[in-house]
Amino acid sequence: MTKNIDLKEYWENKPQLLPSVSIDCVTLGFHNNQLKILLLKYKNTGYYALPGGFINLDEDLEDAAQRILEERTGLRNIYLEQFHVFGSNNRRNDDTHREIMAGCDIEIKPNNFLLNRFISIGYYALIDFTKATPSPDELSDSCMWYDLDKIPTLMFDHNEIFRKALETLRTMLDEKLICFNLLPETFTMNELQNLYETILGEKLVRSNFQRKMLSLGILERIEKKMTGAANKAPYLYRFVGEAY
Amino acid sequence: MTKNIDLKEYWENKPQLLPSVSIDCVTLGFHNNQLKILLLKYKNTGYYALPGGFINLDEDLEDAAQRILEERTGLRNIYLEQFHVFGSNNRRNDDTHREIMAGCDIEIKPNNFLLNRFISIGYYALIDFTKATPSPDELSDSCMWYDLDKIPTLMFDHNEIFRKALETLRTMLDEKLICFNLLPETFTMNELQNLYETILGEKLVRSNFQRKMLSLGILERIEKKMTGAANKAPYLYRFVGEAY
DNA sequence: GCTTCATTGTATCTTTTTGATACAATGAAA
DNA sequence: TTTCATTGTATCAAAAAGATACAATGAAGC
Repeated sequence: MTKNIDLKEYWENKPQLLPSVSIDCVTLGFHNNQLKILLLKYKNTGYYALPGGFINLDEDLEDAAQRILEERTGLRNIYLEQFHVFGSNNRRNDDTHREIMAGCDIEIKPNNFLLNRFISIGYYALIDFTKATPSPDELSDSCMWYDLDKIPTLMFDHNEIFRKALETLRTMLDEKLICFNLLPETFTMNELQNLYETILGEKLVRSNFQRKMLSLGILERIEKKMTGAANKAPYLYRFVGEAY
Repeated sequence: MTKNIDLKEYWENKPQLLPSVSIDCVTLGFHNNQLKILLLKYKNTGYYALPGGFINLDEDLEDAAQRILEERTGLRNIYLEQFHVFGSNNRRNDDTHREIMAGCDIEIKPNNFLLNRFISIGYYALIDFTKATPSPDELSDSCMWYDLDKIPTLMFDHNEIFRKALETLRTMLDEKLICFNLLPETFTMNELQNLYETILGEKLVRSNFQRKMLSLGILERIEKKMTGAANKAPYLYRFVGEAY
């Protein structure tokens, strides 16, 4: 159990972290025409949670969020956006923290960093599913993608955090061209439309959607994509607009 | 100097506050067809700042923001919205805090709460100018309205916080009918248009603006307002849409 | 009392955007 | 060669937005 001894040391003498502040990330990907969210499952407890973490005392908030997600996805320079701070007074979860740690054979001492009230800064991340390689942290045994309509009950207020993230994403979809962060380098118009439809939760008219997208002047048409299906092959497109 | 002795006690043994977290409020009002912002000026230092404060250990984040602004405006149930968290690592301002306190004859002891890194949660508040009664806190000698184009240089990153607030307000203006929080109970179409124009920073066509607003079905037409001017009297309107 | 004038409320016309539908082109399977 | 689902584009109608015009109004000036 050398690993657990290291962990023990780490969590018992938690290094210099900014008190009271945590980060939780609603990490979205798009695959098989489905929006997916990245979730952790803690060891031996059955608790599901959003990937999250704390801020080093000498670290920018944004850097912390990037670091936390880099550790879970292997990606750098992720599209990350703050959407809300969750700061209700009842965000104290001593017992849950103890349970989670106990699941890793770690005992939390009375004055531990974790046994305090935390506010959580919510970030949503839009990432290219094909490039991410999810990996669990030391406290969890899985880090996996879940369909948005199959999200299990999450720890603390994490279900609410997800709901708010999706709400913000919906309103932002019209404001900024952010959804291309969810697609691979090249994609078909159909995939793009499916993405819009899943985020907005409504069907769009194909021909009008295509007209609208093409009129924005942000798509470069590449070669055709021979799907092998018994029908006309769609074009591939590349996003050439201003990156977010 | 009994008052300063009280203050001294208060700030030297700062009560139970949530560490690392502060709140700053971009508080906007509308008067004489001008957007105004509420600013504090600290005693004996010349420092201008956004109204702000800390969160009690047993207080919801939202309640703290409401309390902080209630203390400055006398208003309850203010329209308040988070817009961004400012968390760069260089948000440590020991010297400035010492100066401000020194301006009130208070010495900050080495382990004081203030001598740490703080993140700041930015809120913007939209309030009815006619109902607010600005009052400074113990550390400042003025709490006043300033025209948006005459904002002095502010402490720390407060100018940047303001800029970001205005940016958010602009995008939210189309999303939600929030600007009525800035107007008194009744108002003319002209006042409403001026408000939109100042926030958006562009001129709108009067007739089209009126058509648009009336078509939303959120305005109730009251009696006419006799201005005394040598021209047709405008109608007064009342906002009857869904409140935010 | 009549004229003058800036402002207001509304109407009208045009342009642009959006919504709905139709249709020819395509690529592989039958 | 036929068939068929899908794709790209065109077309027509409806709605929204932009631009301009004009009559109504309320007080001031004469």
